[in-house]
Amino acid sequence: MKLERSFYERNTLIVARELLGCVLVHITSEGTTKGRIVETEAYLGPEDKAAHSYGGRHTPRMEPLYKTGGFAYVYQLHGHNYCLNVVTQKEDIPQAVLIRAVEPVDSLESMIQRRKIYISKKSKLKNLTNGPSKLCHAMDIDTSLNGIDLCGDELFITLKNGLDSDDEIIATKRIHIDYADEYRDKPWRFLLKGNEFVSRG
DNA sequence: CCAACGATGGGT
DNA sequence: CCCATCGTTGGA
Repeated sequence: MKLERSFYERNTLIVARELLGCVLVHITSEGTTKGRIVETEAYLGPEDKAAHSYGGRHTPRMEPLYKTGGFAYVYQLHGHNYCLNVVTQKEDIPQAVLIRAVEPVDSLESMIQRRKIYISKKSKLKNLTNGPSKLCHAMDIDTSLNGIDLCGDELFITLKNGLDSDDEIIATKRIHIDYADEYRDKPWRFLLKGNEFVSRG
């Protein structure tokens, strides 16, 4: 069943943790893709120096960050990559959870089709969705979805699947935020231990 | 107006 | 490790 508003309007670290095992679903006219979330990162603005909203920065791009929990914040990076965040907390608290990796659920064919031009012949299946930008490409997520309501019917997250009994969650420092001073080493990255679909990090 | 800069990914 | 790549940002 679909996660509702009240799930997202909570403490960001708890949401980041509980999103593990949940399934991200994107329904488009060209088909549906689903991926089981296996890695997340929490960004706790405005105090968090790694967050886009650090210091209360509030630019047009990050507008959705200031909405209440349950909206999508999708931004473009390095010209040709996109990252999907799930906004948390109540309105005007600019915090979010970055979806860093998913395990392909379906359809594998659509994902491969969208990603294959970037996959070399000998690369493994795990390379399909083991990074924030890779999963966006595989699931056809870009900035046209920025600000979309995850409580709607196009892009949403379900509890189905959830954690397996042998899944173990571990927390580590976040990736590629060495500029964040005292926030650099905060253990706000969560992943399923041993899962082959987590990012290289 | 414009230079600097990535919450990355792919190749060595 | 190296670097391609381009929209956003913030300071002239």
